Amino acid sequence: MPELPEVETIKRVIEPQIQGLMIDKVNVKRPEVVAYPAADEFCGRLTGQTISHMTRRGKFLVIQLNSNDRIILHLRMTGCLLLAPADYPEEKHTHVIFRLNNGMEQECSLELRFSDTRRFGRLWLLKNGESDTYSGIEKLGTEPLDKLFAAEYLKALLGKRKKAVKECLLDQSVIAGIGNIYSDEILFTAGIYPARPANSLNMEEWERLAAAIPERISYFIEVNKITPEEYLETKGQDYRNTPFLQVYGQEGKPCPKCGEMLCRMVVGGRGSVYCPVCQKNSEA
DNA sequence: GCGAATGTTCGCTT
DNA sequence: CAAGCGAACATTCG
Repeated sequence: MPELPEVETIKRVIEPQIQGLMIDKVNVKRPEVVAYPAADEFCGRLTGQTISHMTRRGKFLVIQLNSNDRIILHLRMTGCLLLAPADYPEEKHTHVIFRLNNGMEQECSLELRFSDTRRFGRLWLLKNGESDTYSGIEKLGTEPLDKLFAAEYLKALLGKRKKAVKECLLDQSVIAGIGNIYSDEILFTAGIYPARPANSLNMEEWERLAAAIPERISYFIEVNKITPEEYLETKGQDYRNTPFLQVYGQEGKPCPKCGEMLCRMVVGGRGSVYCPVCQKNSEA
């Protein structure tokens, strides 16, 4: 489900509702989704801790605790975070449940639930001051919405790479948070052919790319906006198939700009949709 | 039954 | 040694 815009949406929906709540109990039903430390230590250390706030970095979510311990979460392909009343029906594939004390009786309390069909998602718990050599969050590159993000940055890091520009956009150590959906959307907006070797882009193209990245990412954060009620009703799944996507999943349909039929190809092992007219394979 | 799916990492080959 | 590539992880859906 989750690239940067989706993860940001989850953060914005859930964060205001869990600030200041205490974790009464942690139930790990699938120990393998807790990557560090061992599940029993994970539960034991978290029990009784109070949530300070939640942040996002790339596709990671971070739940900061008052102790300065922090929970790191990555949803990978199908992970989902849902805040629900304790008596709300449990999703299939729910692997970790945090029972939160909201001052109500236990049966009316809230639960923060992590579910994940394919079980690729992972959680980590780092102690106060403990450096995170486990999750990969420390290896992330610039945030697309950071003011440091610019064409010069992209050209400096990617300008000599031979691999496809689309693969470069997916490199989390360069730009944090872009995945297969939004790399296609970004390249369409920038008018760049996905398989173009990065080292063949000229400065004007780096500029178009650097402009399209924050523009598309903020646009999709905006159109993904959802109320907590809607989010719960749709079980955190609904905004996945956004009607606002211009090319991803639209193979064979007309290009929104020129009407030509959109094509699909495989780039770096990932399905990629593009417009053969608006994204010509011209190595300028 | 087969292939592909929003992600990342590992291991083997070049 | 680095880059590149496929496999692996596990499940669902068309």
